Amino acid sequence: MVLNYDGVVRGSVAKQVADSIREAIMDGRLKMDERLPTEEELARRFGISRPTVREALKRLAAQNLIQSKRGPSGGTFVMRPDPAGLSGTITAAATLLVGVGAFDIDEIITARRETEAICCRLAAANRKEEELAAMEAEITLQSDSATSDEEFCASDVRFHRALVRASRNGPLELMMYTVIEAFIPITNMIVVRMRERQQIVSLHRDMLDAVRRSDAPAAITALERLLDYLRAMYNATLTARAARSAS
Amino acid sequence: MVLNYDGVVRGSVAKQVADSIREAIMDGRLKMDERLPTEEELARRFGISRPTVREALKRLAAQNLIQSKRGPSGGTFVMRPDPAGLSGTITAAATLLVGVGAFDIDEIITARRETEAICCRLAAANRKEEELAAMEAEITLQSDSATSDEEFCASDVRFHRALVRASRNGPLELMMYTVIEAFIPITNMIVVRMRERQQIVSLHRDMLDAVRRSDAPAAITALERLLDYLRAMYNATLTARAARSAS
DNA sequence: TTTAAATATAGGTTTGACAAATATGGTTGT
DNA sequence: ACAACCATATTTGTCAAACCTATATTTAAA
Repeated sequence: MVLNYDGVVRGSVAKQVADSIREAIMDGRLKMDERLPTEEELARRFGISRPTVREALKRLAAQNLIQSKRGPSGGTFVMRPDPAGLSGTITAAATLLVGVGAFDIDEIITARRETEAICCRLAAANRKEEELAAMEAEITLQSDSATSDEEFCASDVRFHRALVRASRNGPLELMMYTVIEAFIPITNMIVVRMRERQQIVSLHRDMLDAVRRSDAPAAITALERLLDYLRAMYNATLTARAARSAS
Repeated sequence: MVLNYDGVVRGSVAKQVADSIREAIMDGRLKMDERLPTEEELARRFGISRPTVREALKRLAAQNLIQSKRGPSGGTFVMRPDPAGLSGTITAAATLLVGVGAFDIDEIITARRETEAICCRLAAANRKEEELAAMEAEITLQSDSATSDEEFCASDVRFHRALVRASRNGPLELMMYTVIEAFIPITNMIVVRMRERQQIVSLHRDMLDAVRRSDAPAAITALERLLDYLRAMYNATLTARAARSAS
């Protein structure tokens, strides 16, 4: 039986082992890219069976904390944490929250307006040619009428991602994954069907130009016009939908 | 062999099954609080063994998507997603990133300044008595010299959490978990030792008073003074540490 | 020297069984 | 008739032993 520091059993054995290893990673006893003992060895040390060890490892793998490879030079390795790796986790959770109706569109629009305004301001100050080029490329793609709706959505996300990157602030980039990966698609999902992509592209261009000439207020103005537009389209879609269901 | 929609095998079987169930949850085929088939039944349906099913379920459990109970009325249930449940995941990942030195203190301070300014502004507009009382209680606790350093830190986190809650914006609250649970402790870790808690409490009080009278600019001013102070203390700590190691 | 095959080592999967927890339902005593 | 209690069925949790599969290293042959 595995005991924690209190000598009290908390949760299943697999959970205890997972927590134990997680702690070791978090407080640095296990370094990045370090190789853990083999599953057999872990089972022996913890005094549990190999399947239980595997359950524990799977929990950690689901959190992107470890990764396993087969073969002689294989084994279980501590993952180097990367903001991008978090993207999936945060996106899944936020999407679920949105899907269950935890947030309404006004809240989301407000959050986007405030947080993306920060990005505009910092991007205007710190942007490099690299991110400007990335944003330019997305605008070009979005301008092409041959671009499908799915591609347009994906490009929209990449455009805003580049804007965040242009702010050159790691912690902010981490936080913005939530809004980028979850809230932007949610906002767009209802809008894109209206086929008013030209307007969106035009506002994207205004934002990019403003950021390029380091004109933060203009960038924020364009952002707010974009969000106002999206919100209006959302309401229009709702109205249309209501009228359709009433008929 | 389990195949995905492309007919191509991607990752281990357990991973495929986990992804399959996750998708079912995310696009609503599995409702909240719904009971999944038993592990045996799942194994039969997917054509795999029960331990493999269990590995898949553990991955999902690690993401707080499902929960299992034993007994006749037990089984595996789809969890209702809650923002608080995400806290742990985001915190762990962000703490890891900070711990590995992915961010420097200036980036963190900048991110805090910008994002918490938003909270100040929205809180000044939307705050209710409930959150004001919560912040007041934390200030009282922080003023008590009998409060230990650990308690002071925890109280500091709760104070800022209440500030975020006062903004009354769910999506923003979700995003702010990162800064609240990971960045604030990191910022404080080095500072609290200097025992200059009075100054911090005083600035907390300025923030609370400004929010109470809906004076957003004053709240933001107090916030910026707080962060300037923390940054100065951080630099002083570094200098002291350098001098000590040089001696 | 280069290439190809054998081998050892690690995780991945299966089978089968038993343990532990717990709601259900029947039994017994009042 | 009703309530307390216990047996049981169901479901997850854990274990054990074996085999499969992928892969780096080593070895042998061209």
